[in-house]
Amino acid sequence: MSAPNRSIMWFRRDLRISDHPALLAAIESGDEIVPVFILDKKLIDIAGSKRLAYLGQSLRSLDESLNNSLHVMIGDHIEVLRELMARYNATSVHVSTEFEPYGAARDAKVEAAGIPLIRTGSPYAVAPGRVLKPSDSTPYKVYTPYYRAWCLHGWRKPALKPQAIKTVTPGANDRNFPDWPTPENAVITPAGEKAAVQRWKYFQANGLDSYDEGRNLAGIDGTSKLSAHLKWGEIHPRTLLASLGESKAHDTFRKEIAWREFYADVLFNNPHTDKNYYSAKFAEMRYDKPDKKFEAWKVGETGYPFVDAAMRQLLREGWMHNRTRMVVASFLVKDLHLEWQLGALHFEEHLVDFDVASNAHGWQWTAGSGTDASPYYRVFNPIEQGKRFDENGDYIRRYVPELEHLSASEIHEPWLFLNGYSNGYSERIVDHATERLESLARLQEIKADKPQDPRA
DNA sequence: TTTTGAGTTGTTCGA
DNA sequence: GTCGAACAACTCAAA
Repeated sequence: MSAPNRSIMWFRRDLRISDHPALLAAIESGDEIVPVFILDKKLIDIAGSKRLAYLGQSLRSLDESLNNSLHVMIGDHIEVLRELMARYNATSVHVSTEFEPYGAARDAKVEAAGIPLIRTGSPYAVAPGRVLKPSDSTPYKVYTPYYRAWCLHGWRKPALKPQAIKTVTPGANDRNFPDWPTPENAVITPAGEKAAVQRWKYFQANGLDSYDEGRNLAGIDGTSKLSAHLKWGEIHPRTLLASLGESKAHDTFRKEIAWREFYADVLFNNPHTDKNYYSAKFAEMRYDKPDKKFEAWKVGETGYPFVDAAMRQLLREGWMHNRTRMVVASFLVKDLHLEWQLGALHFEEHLVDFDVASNAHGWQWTAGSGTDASPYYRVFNPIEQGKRFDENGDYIRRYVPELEHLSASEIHEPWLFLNGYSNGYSERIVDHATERLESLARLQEIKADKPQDPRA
């Protein structure tokens, strides 16, 4: 009798067992698999407590699906993998491909150290780098044509859930589940594959068909809220796409999935844009240095109710509504004249769903330095946005108790009312109309030089 | 090679 | 309150 043939399944951003091509490949390649997650010190250091708490829960959930066989290891990737390969006499390491700068570089380093990775699948329906212009085989820089080509390219059907997963039994030292508590006063969404599927079903029944309008209303549960599940790979976008039809609402949701893929593609093709301006001339613009106003933004004390509600939602839930992400980003960049990276870093610390591509390029879109040729005049008005997308003020009241006593017609502009500040709400740190003009003026300064008028 | 039309999510102003 | 026009110039995609 020969020794069992074992393969390692290295989980990273794919914490599920359904529709998991790499897991299926690992199962097919051997008699037993060694499921492992390696706690990455570098990622732990930059992740805030809410994302870590979520990850801890997600690992527990994955472990349950794997009959308590998940190896949760601390240490250097290369050393951990080498040790496991030697101990279990494993010949291969299976992974889902990672494309963003950090993950791709880490994997390359592992391979350079002599550990070959067998890559199957990725966190995307269409892997970054695959969608190219037919005319010259270069990547798209504009979303809409990318979207058309992405649809045309198509994607696989969801893979089946494995019938049975035979795993090795981990040793006592292999079960280093982190003890990351949910911080006090924080309420984060339940993690794990089961929760992801549950949420997807709930959204299909209650939000998807009204997604067109519902997704913009901050006060209601009108978005999919699948971002954290997608980030950790508890559900795959393929699974979502497979259930979508051709209605307008479904198409809008499909486009949101495509945005995630587009930004992953853009970052893959421009790896420096995780921290640097996609449009280089924006690096030349005049910006202010972070000061007390930046601190007020972070804690939700800008004096603009819609902005403050959103910033406090982020601190409490590790999540922010898509509409308000744009509003607070616009406020940081165009009202406070700070560089987008400062805001992106704050998001990186607090978002449970933090994704480097979506985050960096979402910020760059608002800043005007991203792929979209942003009209220079696109400056969000924090008051008007609040009135439009939180008409009766429910969202604001939920996160800003100082404004609870104000009516729908008062809550967006407390400074206009005698009792607006009676519960200790902050005064506005800047005047929006003034800063809007200032922002437009600074943008004007980096415009390409016009040709000289020969008559001048 | 040249030309043409278009580019996620907005705001303000004046009729 | 509602509505349409104006708000730059530039780059990209495709014909």
